[in-house]
Amino acid sequence: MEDNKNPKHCGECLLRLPIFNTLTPEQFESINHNRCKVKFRPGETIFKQGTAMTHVIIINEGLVKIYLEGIGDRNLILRMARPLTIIGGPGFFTDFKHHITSMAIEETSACFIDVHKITDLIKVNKDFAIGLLKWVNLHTQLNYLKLIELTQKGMHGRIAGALIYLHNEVFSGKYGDIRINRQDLADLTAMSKESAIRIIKEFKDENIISVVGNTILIHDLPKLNAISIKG
Amino acid sequence: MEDNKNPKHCGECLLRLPIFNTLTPEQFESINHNRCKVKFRPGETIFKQGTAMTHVIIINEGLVKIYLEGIGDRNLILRMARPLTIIGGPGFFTDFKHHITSMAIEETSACFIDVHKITDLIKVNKDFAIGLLKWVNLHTQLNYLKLIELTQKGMHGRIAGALIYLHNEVFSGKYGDIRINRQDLADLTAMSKESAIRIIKEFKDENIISVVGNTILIHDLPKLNAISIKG
DNA sequence: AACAAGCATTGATATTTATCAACATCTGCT
DNA sequence: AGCAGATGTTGATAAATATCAATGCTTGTT
Repeated sequence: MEDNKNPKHCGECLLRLPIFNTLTPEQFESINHNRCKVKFRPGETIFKQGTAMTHVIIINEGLVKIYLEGIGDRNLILRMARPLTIIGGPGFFTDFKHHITSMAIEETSACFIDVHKITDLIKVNKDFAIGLLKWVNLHTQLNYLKLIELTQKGMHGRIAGALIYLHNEVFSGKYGDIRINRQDLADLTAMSKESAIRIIKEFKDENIISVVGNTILIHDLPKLNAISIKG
Repeated sequence: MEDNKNPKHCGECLLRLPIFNTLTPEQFESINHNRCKVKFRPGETIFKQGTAMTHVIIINEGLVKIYLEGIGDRNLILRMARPLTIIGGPGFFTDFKHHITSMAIEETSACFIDVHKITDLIKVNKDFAIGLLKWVNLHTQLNYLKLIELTQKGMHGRIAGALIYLHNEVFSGKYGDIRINRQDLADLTAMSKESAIRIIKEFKDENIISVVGNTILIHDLPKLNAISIKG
């Protein structure tokens, strides 16, 4: 699924990512040349926790879930990623392995970039290194919020928080109503599928949301916010 | 509490931290000159979540807990820090605020280093930047493990995991038996103090540990490991 | 010694959450 | 259309966990 034949598309993803603004034209081309665009169908694993981190990807189209494979078949979804997101992970300069698994939820295309190219860049371009450090730190902040969210809120608060997250960050604007299956909602909120179902039903009965299949429409965002804050 | 009068002690902490090995003598002196050593008694806050990150600290002596202030007076302890640990946080290049609170548990002395000196270093010394990136990534890996630990294990597994952590990482070797109060143990494992007490008692009744006041001695590490893994 | 304040402990109870089992619904395929 | 497999739903129940209240134990202070 190479896309090298059409140079017009090449580097588009890179150009639109602020972190790559710091590159010189030569550096940019060195990365752009080695890119490799791949398509994934829903349910296909893009990379898997524990494997060698040979590439970093940039999502071009679609939707990806990023999760930890935990204890006994249980997964914990850290976040969803939309186009123009870099997916790397904390393997950089440590063990160069993936510590997360990423799987396409919708049909997704992604650019693969050789991880050596990135490490080379870090070494020669300090602004790029700083940009990466900033990016990692932002994610650490999100991880802290997630730790509090999952350990100090009850199920109602967690589901409310997840719906707000999905609404604001994943299905905002052009992407339409929230679409998520029950298992993913459970994996996002660290509860059993049955519990997630029951709480969704409660919210529906209270007219906070409406539900048709896997599509969820938020009617009363302020109330969801209140539930999320209350815990 | 400056310690500039005795140059023999100056920079000792820096010298023994691998990440500072990358510095040139001038860079080293620029940091070392601005250091400022401060003592804290048990219970004193070193820095607090939400405040401006003006300094980074290196612990010289003592023991510090690093925690998130969560919802309604509940804290979540991320880790304990012993001497020769840098405590910074994800505020670097983002909002330059502290996202964690650190408090002395034992009598502690720490070197304060101006955060500008660190950011300058990052800009001029790429090896230092890479070292920092590695350090941040290692912590992200630990955060991932913590997320799984706290959301996918029952209380017994979490207490067992905490005791193993304390034994291996915090009270290893020279530091003697585990010393921790019940509230901190609860904050480390995201449960109520009463629940922590009951599980400690169970472990004691099963002769896995012995307890005298706040001191815990592990008798059966393999069994603790088994409990921790089983969840 | 007496007191107060903080921490630890215990039991009773309520709440939260998961599990299990049965059944329903949907989806793709032939 | 009809079947198989996956996904969603529900109720009953059990297990995990928190809360509340009472009490005991330390420790430092007057």
